[in-house]
Amino acid sequence: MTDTFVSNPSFFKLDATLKKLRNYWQKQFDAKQKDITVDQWLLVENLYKHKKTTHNELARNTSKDITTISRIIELLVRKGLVQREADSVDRRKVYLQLTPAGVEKYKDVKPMVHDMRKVGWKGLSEQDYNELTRILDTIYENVP
Amino acid sequence: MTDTFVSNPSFFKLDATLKKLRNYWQKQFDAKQKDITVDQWLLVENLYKHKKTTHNELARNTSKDITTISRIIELLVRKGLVQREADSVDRRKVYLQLTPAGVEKYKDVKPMVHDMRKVGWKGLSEQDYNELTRILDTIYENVP
DNA sequence: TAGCAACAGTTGTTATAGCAACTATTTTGC
DNA sequence: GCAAAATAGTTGCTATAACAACTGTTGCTA
Repeated sequence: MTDTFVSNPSFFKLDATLKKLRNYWQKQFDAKQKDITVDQWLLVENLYKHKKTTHNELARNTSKDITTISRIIELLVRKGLVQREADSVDRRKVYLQLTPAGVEKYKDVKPMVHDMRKVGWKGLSEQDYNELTRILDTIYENVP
Repeated sequence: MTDTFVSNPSFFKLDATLKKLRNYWQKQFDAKQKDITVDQWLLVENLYKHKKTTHNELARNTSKDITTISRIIELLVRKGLVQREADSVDRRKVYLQLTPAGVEKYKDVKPMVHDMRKVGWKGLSEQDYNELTRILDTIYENVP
């Protein structure tokens, strides 16, 4: 591994690419008046897949801090997209799930997201996807 | 391009990797009491390279919003690492440059950053770096 | 079983991200 | 030349990120 290679700013490139994607997604959401943020969407998507989870699980699944989850969920509850349900056994636990309106929102927004993912991958192959995954996973595992 | 491929959450992976890196860097900075944040560091690094620039240039170079630059610079000025200088011709313009303390900070922190970059790339080759660059650049260009 | 550690979640604080609206200049177009 | 448009930067606002400190609950262990 050469020195020039190490000093190259991949951090910057990751950051720039992610911001570009995030802005694109947000602008499309806004243009279609979906009344949702990118990170709120990520939680809705996750809740749709897992039906019923806790704050902790959501945090693990989305790579977000539990305090961030707490605050985003509060916003989603206020919007009527998510409902809380107390665990009858463990009174510390709160289960989270989409309301019918939340499921509606998911189905409404999902096609846009699919199209936007397509846009990002234009001109890239499935092998490129595998390479990207491999490299990012390696970096992720390397970092303590 | 298959459908499963498109629906795979690369956004999530980018986000997770970047957070892991950012947290690692920040914890190392804190552990060595460098009294600086990751994004503040990125601006210091950029100002070291470019010696004398404006808010606008910094925003372009770092892929940050100009309002964000404005606020980070304010913090760096308060810490005594950056100084502002008015343009004598165009009175709207403000030139930014590192103070001697800012240059010191750069030289103090730089070796850590170099080592941390090395840690992230462990087990990856220069070709991997080129692949990552190519793929991220393609995505970046794809997104409007 | 009393005490305490561990766990689930919330709240306070500081920093970054980005949009809108603002001031103050400079440039453009007629 | 002068009004309008463009440019440089700041400020207000809301959202996300992360740490510390907090409440309340459960589990462990002497």
